[in-house]
Amino acid sequence: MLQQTTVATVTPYFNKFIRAWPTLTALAGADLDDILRVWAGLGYYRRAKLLHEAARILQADFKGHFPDDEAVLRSLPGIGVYTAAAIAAIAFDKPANVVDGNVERVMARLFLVDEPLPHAKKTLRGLAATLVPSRRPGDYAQALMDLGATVCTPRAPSCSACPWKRHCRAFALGKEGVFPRRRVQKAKPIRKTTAFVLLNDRGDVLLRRRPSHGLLANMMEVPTSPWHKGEAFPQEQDFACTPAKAVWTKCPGVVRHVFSHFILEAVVFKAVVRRKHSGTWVSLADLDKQALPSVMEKIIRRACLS
DNA sequence: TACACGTGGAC
DNA sequence: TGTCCAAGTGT
Repeated sequence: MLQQTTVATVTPYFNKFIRAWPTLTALAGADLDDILRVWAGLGYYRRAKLLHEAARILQADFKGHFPDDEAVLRSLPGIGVYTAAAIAAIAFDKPANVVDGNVERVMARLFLVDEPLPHAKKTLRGLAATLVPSRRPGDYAQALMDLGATVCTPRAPSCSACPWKRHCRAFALGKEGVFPRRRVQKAKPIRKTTAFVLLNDRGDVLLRRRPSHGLLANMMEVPTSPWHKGEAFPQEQDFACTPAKAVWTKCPGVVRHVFSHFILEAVVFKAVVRRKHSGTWVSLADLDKQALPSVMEKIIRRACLS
């Protein structure tokens, strides 16, 4: 859960998740959709699928026990270089080189690494490796990440409180604010779509399941037109995508949602039908129990508030 | 190697 | 409103 996600964001999801599946056996036996319902809103949904697959493999091939070897851990789905090292260090107290974004920043400042990220990752990893202790490596790994998260912060680091201030080359030069250097990232393209929120007189909304690969895989959505790259909208052919013949009313404004690599702008249309169409109808009161990504919740909210 | 893959908080 | 970026991984 913590991959590319802050502790503050993860905490409530973790608590709900661990209550639902307290053991590896429970998780291995769960349905993916139930896992996605709890994961909904957290993002990077493939993590949930890979975690589920890892649980099943651990159950089937490892007698329900995590291996303590990094290379073996690395073979499990969703466990990459960082997570394998973190498990080895924190769970098994092995001297693994645990390098996350925090550690990269600490090393870049400590050793004054001028090379920009992400190219500098290999260099920073090598520098971090020189500091891994043989004594209490698990505590060291967590202390180093916490140092980055709470003291050696991206902006306005608390250098005066830093236990490493006398060793930090960036601090010595008063340049802690400019490290780590980063390559400028390119602007996100804008995609546009028309979304159709179909409601019925019982307070239900029509949803459908997204494909099992790609963006928001296996999650639920309201029907939308294909997501165009930049053309004006709504386009006439978008209305070939309506889920039912009905009187469609345009909701005011545009729903704008920022994904990791593009921005989506959705014009929302709504309609209310009386008769029951086929399809998956979900009570608006139960939307928080669905595998509904944030962007779709935002679109439905726009329709209901207009 | 570079890109796909979500979301929200801080400033 | 825009930018950064967070306990990264898979392809």
